[in-house]
Amino acid sequence: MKTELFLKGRLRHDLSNEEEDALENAVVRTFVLQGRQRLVRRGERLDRSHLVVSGTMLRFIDNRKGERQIVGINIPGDFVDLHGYAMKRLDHSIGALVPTVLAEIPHTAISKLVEQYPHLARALWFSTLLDAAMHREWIFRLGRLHAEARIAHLICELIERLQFIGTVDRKHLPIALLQKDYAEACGITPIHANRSFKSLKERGFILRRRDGCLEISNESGLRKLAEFERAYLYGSGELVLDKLSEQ
Amino acid sequence: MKTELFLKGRLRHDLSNEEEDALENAVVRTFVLQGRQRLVRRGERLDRSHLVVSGTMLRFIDNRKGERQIVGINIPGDFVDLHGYAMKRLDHSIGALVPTVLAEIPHTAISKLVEQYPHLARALWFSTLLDAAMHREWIFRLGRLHAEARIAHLICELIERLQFIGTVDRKHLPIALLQKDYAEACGITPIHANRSFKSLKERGFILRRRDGCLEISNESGLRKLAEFERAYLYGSGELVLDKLSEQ
DNA sequence: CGCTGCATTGAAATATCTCAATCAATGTGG
DNA sequence: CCACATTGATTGAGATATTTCAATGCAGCG
Repeated sequence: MKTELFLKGRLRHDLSNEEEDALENAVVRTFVLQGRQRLVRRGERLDRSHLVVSGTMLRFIDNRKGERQIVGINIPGDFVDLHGYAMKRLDHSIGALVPTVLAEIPHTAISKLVEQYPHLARALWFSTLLDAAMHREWIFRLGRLHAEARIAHLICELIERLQFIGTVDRKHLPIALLQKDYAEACGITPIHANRSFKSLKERGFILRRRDGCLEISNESGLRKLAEFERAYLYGSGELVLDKLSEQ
Repeated sequence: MKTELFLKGRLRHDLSNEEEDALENAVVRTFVLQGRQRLVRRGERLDRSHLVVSGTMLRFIDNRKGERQIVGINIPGDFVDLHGYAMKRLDHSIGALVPTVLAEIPHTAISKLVEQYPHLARALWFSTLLDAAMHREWIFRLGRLHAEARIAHLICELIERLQFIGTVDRKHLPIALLQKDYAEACGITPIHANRSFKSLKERGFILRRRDGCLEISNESGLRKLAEFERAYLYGSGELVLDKLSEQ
């Protein structure tokens, strides 16, 4: 049941059993990518896409000086490079944060799925649209929040997304991001990330453990600080896929 | 030929005549949205999507204090809210920069198109993936560039995109963005945008005219400053849609 | 003429970065 | 078990970028 999480995390659509099986059968293998290893480099050609089974993937763009901007984080259930199916080359690099299990699906197989199961095709489209919605919220975060709030916002998003796939108790964020990673995702220096974490800790919002995971002591405080509104994740009953447009 | 530009700007795919006609026929009306008028408000429900025929649209998210973060800019040929087809409500607001002509396509019509023309469906998907790729580059811009370079980067992107649809001579950017708009797109204050423009002018890169349009005197200088790499726009032969995955 | 909306400027306050150093935990080889 | 290297976290202090506040300029317009 490698794709089980995909159902939970990304498809606000319900898939039929047949569709689930078809998706499952499209997986040609699963493999482990070690922590901090790269899956794809910006500009590389792709003939397959990958579903995260367990672990965490980072998507990023490097600048001239080798500084890195993280543009997305993928958790179990996410397709990490589904857009590579329609685009010849990727515009960003992808790597594993920790040892991560990936399910590989060749693009030829996706083509068949898309042809045979229009409803599944729409679900895949929807999944990439979710990515775009998250990207937009990241733009907001970087453009309108100060360092501390940016970190808080990212934390809120990750809690929320983990909640969708049932992996978290909202008091504990089990993703081992370094302060450097937070810095690269939030457009600040690691040193400033450190000071922001210190402040978040002093305010009693979170506690960062040595392994990188977080204890969340005041989620509503975090949300307020970050002006976090979960709607963009389209997770509740409110903002789901429009059934009307299916027929 | 309202959709003509869509072919140029967004579809790196070639559409058949039949597909073009079908798309054309899906347009139920065109109308003008006055400058600074809103088309959709964040959270609103949608049962139609809109293609920009002429003019410019801004997509944005407001924060609590009413400050605005622009998350995307749409020019002629762009679908401005195609993702609304698959998502019930929009996660951001959309408004016109200047008086803008929009072609309206009901979601029911899109459903029919998608059912009848799988190839066109893929083209539409591709179009939304292009949005996502641009979003990622915006994240990079906000996260890794300083104010002046952010503005330069945005200018480079707009020149490039206008070039695709054949509307520009690369010496002139005919989009009447206020300094405030640049500020809202680049995550800085209008005052700082003003100072950044002053510096760009003093360096001999651009000249901002009173109507908001720009004269570009040194595009390669701008590109270098902004670390601009056009590949993410998937405009050249290099990074186009993967024909392989079509069959 | 006196609005109005944007652009421009100056000066002080704040946020963030840079550089340089120290610390704490962990792992390694002897 | 110790000495040492490594990695990430932490701190301080000065430099730089950006914001804030307050004011002025400037063009179009009724």
